[in-house]
Amino acid sequence: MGKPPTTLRDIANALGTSIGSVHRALHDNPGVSPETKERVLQMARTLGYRPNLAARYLSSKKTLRISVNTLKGTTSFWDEVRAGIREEAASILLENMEIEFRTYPHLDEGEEEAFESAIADGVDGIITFPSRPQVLGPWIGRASHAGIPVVCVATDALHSGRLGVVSVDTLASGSIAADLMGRFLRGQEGSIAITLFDMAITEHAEKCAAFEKTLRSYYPNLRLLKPIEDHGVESEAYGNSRKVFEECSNLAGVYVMTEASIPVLNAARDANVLERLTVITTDLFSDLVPYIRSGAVAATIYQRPKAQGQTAFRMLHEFLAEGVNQSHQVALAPHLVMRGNLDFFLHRQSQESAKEQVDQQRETSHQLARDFA
Amino acid sequence: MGKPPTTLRDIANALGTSIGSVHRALHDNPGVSPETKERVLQMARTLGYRPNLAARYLSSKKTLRISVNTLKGTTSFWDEVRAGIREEAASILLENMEIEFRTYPHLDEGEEEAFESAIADGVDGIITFPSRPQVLGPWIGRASHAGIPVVCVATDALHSGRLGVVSVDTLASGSIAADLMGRFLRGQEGSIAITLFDMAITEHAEKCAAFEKTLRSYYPNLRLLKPIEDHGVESEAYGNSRKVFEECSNLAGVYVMTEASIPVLNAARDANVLERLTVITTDLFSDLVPYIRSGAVAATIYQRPKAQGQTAFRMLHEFLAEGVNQSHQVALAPHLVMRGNLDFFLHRQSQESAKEQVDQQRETSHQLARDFA
DNA sequence: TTGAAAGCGATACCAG
DNA sequence: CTGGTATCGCTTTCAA
Repeated sequence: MGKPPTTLRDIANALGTSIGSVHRALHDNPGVSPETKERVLQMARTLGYRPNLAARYLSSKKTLRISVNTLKGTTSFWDEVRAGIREEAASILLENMEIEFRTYPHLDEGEEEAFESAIADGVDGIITFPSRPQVLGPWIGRASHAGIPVVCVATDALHSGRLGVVSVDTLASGSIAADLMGRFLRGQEGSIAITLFDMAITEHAEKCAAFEKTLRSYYPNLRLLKPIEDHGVESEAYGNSRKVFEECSNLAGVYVMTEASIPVLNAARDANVLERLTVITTDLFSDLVPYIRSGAVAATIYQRPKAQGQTAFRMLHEFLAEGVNQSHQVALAPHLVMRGNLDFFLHRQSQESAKEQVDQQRETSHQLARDFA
Repeated sequence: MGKPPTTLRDIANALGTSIGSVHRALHDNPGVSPETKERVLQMARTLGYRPNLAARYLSSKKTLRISVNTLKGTTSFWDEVRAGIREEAASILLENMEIEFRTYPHLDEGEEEAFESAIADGVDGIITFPSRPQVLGPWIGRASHAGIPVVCVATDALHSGRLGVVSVDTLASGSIAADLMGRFLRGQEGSIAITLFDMAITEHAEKCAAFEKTLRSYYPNLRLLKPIEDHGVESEAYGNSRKVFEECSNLAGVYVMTEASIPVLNAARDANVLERLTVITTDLFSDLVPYIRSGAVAATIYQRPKAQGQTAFRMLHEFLAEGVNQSHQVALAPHLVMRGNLDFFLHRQSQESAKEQVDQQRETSHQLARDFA
């Protein structure tokens, strides 16, 4: 059935050279004549050589270190991303991965420093959240140039040289939000507001476009207002949305694309329009639960942070282990959370955090055992 | 930082015995005195021994064979499940897995035979779709008893001794369908029909209960009719649903929980009620596309067959490789497909089938190369 | 019942 | 620049 795979020795024999030279040639280590190197590469290709990862890992014993640079966050989003990464790392068979978490407290505090320290520490790969792609872009370029692959989560850093991105699909998110809005309002006329971080964030601009396109195609009775930007500042989210709530008399619905749904909901309540609005939010965290439960928030679009973390880790690991990565750009389909299935997702989240605690306890007990020895 | 992991030699040294005995004890191979066996097991535990899988794979070289027993299917569902399994198998680093697909054409044709032949061939594990749990249950029991782990996909076989199940979460599916139905109908009064395979299928009964619970809690204006059973037969689906369509004058919506949405849609059209019904279906396949596009189907609940396949494979592989499996029971959150995000999912499916073709071509060319050698 | 030793395929080092 | 070889941790076989 299956022919035995080609080994280094096979190549060496076929060429009448030594296994050491073959190895050096394949890894372009110093000390190989360009001629033999060429012959080896050629032969490796014709023989269809693929390294045996088990043997490689067994003999080299070097553990790959990756740095996970993320924001502390105001919601549980980043905790879930990190949990996904941790879980996926644990499920890798060859336990040759070490993860260092570099978590910074604010959008404009410590992001660059964390990146710099990761590079300085000589990690083998980085998973990062480029909160301000323009700022982090050059750093990512520097890392990539130094041979350190970088995977972005949640937000892309275009033209930065990053190995890949994992995020939620913007088309799927924006469109489903619009579809739901349209169906929920069922022919009613009115205006729709949307809030986002900043139109400079590619993902937000794309979601916005998708939302608008779907709304215009299928629900012409609804009119989209100019997007409200919050720049990640709660007071801006509150102030700007409240202004719209008070000025726009025929407002029928709001789609909150950012984390900052609570300030927007507060503004709606304070402006006395919460009752008559159809609200669709983004992501799922404890402060939002009562609003969903009561029906004030009709639905929330869950960006699956844990799945994003898992996927990012797999992507990086695949690249580090095999040198090839399947897909540089992964866009996940979001989940939809409403009153009825809310418990399913909450249950899942709490299960996760319980598992995390067990993991951490296990780590601690390992440590104790170690100190004791 | 990290203490070096415990090896067989460490255990042997600590006990003043040989590495061979330790190995035999750990695998309860014949030829170990119960006494030393006990001591080894004890020491292994206190030292926190975990086998080095790279070394194991490198030296043993035995490839694990698993059988995938599934239905041919009337929609693309099972193709996607198989694709997921294939993809996940390919992404495993240690390429020590061989997959045999046993696909049978009908619900009551070849299911048992496929299972029997898998056992007879001595596979190391089985992934199966127990279309009739009562019938397949004993077979699963037999396999488990013989040390062959079985993972069920899509439908559970309770009390059969199966290692685990992967399916879509029934609570999440049923509830979201009810929530959407309620919101889409927005206060309108009327009856809701649902169609399913058979109340004897646990998953269907659970979905049905979840649907009913959510409907009753939040949308008391809607009344749920007695479920329509189709038993996987298209003519039954058509006939039984048409009868309801003609008899129930205040019917407002239908939730189709099975694959058989087309016959139900045909019946609605023939009974001249399609226009005024809010229809929610299950899964996504090409015949359904025009209905979604036109809005006749308001939403469809996609059970993520590919993700089910991937998860099932991982579960089996984890067990086979490490002997422990994290979670025996995985329930995935379904995806929601509507007009706006339809293209996202279609694009994904077509990408997948394109990738499949490439894979198959590659397999073919390997075969050619092999024959040529 | 037990111990000893030969691999598995790659890495890394040392001698030529 | 190149060839040889010890080594990683485990499985497996052969002696004792």
